Amino acid sequence: MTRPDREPENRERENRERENRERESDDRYDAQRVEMKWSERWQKDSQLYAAERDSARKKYYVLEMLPYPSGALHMGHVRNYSIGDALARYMWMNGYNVLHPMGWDSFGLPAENAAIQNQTPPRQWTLGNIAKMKAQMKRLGFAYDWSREVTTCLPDYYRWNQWFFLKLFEKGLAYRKKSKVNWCPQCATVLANEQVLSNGCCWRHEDTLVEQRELEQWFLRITNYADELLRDLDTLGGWPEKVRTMQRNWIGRSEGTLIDFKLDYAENHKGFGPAGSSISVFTTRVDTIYGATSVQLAPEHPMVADLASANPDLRAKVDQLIAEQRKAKEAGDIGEIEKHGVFTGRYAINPFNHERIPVWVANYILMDYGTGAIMSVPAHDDRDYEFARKYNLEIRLVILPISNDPEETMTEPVLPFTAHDGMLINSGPYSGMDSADAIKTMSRFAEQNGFGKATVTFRLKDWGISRQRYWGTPIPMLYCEKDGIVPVPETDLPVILPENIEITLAGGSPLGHVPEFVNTTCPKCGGRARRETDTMDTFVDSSWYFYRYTDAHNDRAPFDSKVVQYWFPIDQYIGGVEHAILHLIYSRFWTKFMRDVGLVSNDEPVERLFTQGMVIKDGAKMSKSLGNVVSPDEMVARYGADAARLYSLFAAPPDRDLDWQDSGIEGIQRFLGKVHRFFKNNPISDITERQRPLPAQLNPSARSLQRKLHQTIKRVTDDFQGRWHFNTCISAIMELLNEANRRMLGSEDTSNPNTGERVKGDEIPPGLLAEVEHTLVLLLAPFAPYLAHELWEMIGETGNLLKAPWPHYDAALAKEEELEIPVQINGKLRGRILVPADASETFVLETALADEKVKSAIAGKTIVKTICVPGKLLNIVVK
RNA sequence: GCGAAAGUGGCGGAAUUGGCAGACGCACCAGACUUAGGAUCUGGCGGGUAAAACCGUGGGGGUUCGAGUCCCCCCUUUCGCACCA
Repeated sequence: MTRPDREPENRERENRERENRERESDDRYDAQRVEMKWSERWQKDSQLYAAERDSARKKYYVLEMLPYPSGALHMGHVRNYSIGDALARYMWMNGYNVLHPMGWDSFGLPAENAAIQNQTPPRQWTLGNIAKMKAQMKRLGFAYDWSREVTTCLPDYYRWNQWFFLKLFEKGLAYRKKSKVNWCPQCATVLANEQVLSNGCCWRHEDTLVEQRELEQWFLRITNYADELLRDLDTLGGWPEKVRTMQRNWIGRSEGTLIDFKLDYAENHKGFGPAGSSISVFTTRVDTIYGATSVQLAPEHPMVADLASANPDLRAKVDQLIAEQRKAKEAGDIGEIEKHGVFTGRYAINPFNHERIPVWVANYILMDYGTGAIMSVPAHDDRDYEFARKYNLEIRLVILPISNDPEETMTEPVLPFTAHDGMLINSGPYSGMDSADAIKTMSRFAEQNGFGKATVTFRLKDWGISRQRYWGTPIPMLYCEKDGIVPVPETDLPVILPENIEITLAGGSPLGHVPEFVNTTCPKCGGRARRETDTMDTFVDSSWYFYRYTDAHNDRAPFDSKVVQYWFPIDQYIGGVEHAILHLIYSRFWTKFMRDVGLVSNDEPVERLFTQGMVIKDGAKMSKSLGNVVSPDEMVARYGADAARLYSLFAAPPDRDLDWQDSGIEGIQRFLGKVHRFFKNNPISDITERQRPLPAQLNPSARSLQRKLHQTIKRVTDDFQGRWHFNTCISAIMELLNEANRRMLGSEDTSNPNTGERVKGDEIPPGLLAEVEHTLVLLLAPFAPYLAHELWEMIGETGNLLKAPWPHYDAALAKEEELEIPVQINGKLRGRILVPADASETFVLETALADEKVKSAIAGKTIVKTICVPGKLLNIVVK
């Protein structure tokens, strides 16, 4: 099979024979056959992708968000995992000890729905789906360390959810309270605020309105960490700014002052709460309090209910306001609600100036922010201004703009004047102070006199984790008639989720209908006790699963802290931006809690976060109703796993949306076939020939190929390490192949390329050809692992490609010897000249001036100036 | 309304720091090979022209020898947030 130094007749005969062989068996690359072959080999080696324990090498933890086992992967998954897999393979080739695990976020409502629909128990349905999707992942060739697989619905995982819950309870971070909760009638369960869409609908049922109900619920005190969660966002330099901003908004920190307005009892009204009670308001602008001309309550403020109970007329009006507010919330345009209000007939006392001001109820005041009550300062707040104009409330100016020009200081501003850098007037002893000083001074005064204090309010609410559903982690709590709320002792964990139970979507928690589960004994008194029948929100499962990967089979603890310390933080986390808030804020909270109880030493779980774009088709998100769903199985069957993966990386940069086009993946399939054909047509087998030839030994054609080779290594490496633009990595590899094909087919022989007379190939020494092919395989390995492995074998390599070192480029070999320099006259392209790469400026200019096109372009004009950018261009300015 | 990202051929997209706009791929056109071509190979492919000139990166201005890239104004799209007191 060695090529050179054959007698011509021999070579011709050989070529003819090869031609015939090719024609008989289809010439095309049989991706299915090759991929199945490697897939089988890879299955046999369970240690292939295993992360090393006690490794001396530098670690790299690359993680893709774990999927919900719905039953089938979609293209978004394929894209997500193709990015992660390329990175994992690249890091292996760069010598890192890589942790690349996968698991299943396998609790949740769809399993219950499926149970009802198909009469299949949730566990069976879920595990069946996992098996299917795992097979898909293996077929796609993703390099996961399956020995660390985490399945959140199995007791060996969820027992640690329960264990964490006990720890949280012990630290006072888990508590029970009755509260208004979001209730989705479709899910028949409570939703976290995060799970209610902005249009007031359920995140799972986008056309089902969420209702409000009063229920006893378990909450986690995430608000204890609100400040730190906000502050540490600044340390997450490897996160997209967009995600950090979203989290900042979500946490919604706001500094201000709480002020109590005492109710005026001079008139001794009944039904206005106990005597002496007051309305607490939150304001960021206590400096404007002398301009407060009313107090406004949210329609659902408890005090309003008291008031209205004695006043049917008011009751009716308040109900109207509640209805308006709810409607606006449901429609998702609470911001555009038409402001309405009603005077309660009562008054409150401004503690600063002891003025008596009316108490109103207004539909734009939200019960779930601040205290559900505000002081209304029409002169200095847009909303208050609008409201006051509408209802003819007094508008009193108390802040003036400060101007650098003393003449202007006292001009009256256009109302409402809301700037923060004003000066107080009409404000008693505070008149003349600037706003910032006044806020401090007045807050202190309020605190000293016991009617208020400086405070910080967050939009972030405590995390309600109770779900009235079956398919989740049982909350390990008991209710004893004598001892009240009693935690399940740690030694009794796990509280096993019973099987074979009837599931309905009505009638509260399904576990409540299982007496064997519910009825138990109190560990304190031995008396009768009931188990908690609610299960945990599935976001609990995903808040710490990535720690479990590091030590997945530990049955004494959720993980070994030492092992975690080696692997954490996660070096690169990859997933959809739709998890920017919920999952990522909960996991950050969980990490901080674990740190505080001494389990981990890192403050944050994720060093670098990457949010990929969506996969769309025909300009729209894939959905069954639009009928534009592309199935990974079908793509793999038609084009192969490599093609599906490569296309999902090639079609767009990974952070942008990807518009799926079937003709595009066909192009990728052709490319893979072309690569394979190149190796088949240009075999290298004699190991001794594999020596990098010196540039001086090469003819221009070979030297040019060698240069392209090293330029390509540089481009692929740079784009991988820097911008993560896999599309340009792949196009660089395509260019290299095109160049190699051109050189091997021979430029003088293009008229008859298919006769087998690839004589020009002789210009390329075997050593260079070997280097080209060797490098091509390495460059391709992270993106198209199947083909890469096949080619690796074809060129006679026996080592493990997965750990083969990533190629290095030689800057000297990559360097151009001659450059084509564009010549501009007055900024317009007028010619090109060929100069040595190290040509001096003078030489470039002289060469340019000798060029015919340039000559004619500047004929009769005077050269005013020349700009020469070395290696880039020459611009001659003439007049 | 606020914030962020984006707008480049028929399409997906290149152009990383202000330096040849359109790499790579798709689609299309022509040719070669062929019993055949949904295989493969070669060539062409922003508009315009006989060829040039010239015109071209959402629109308008500006800075510069030189602008897709920087500055100002405007338009459109996508995403996020939104009476947050």
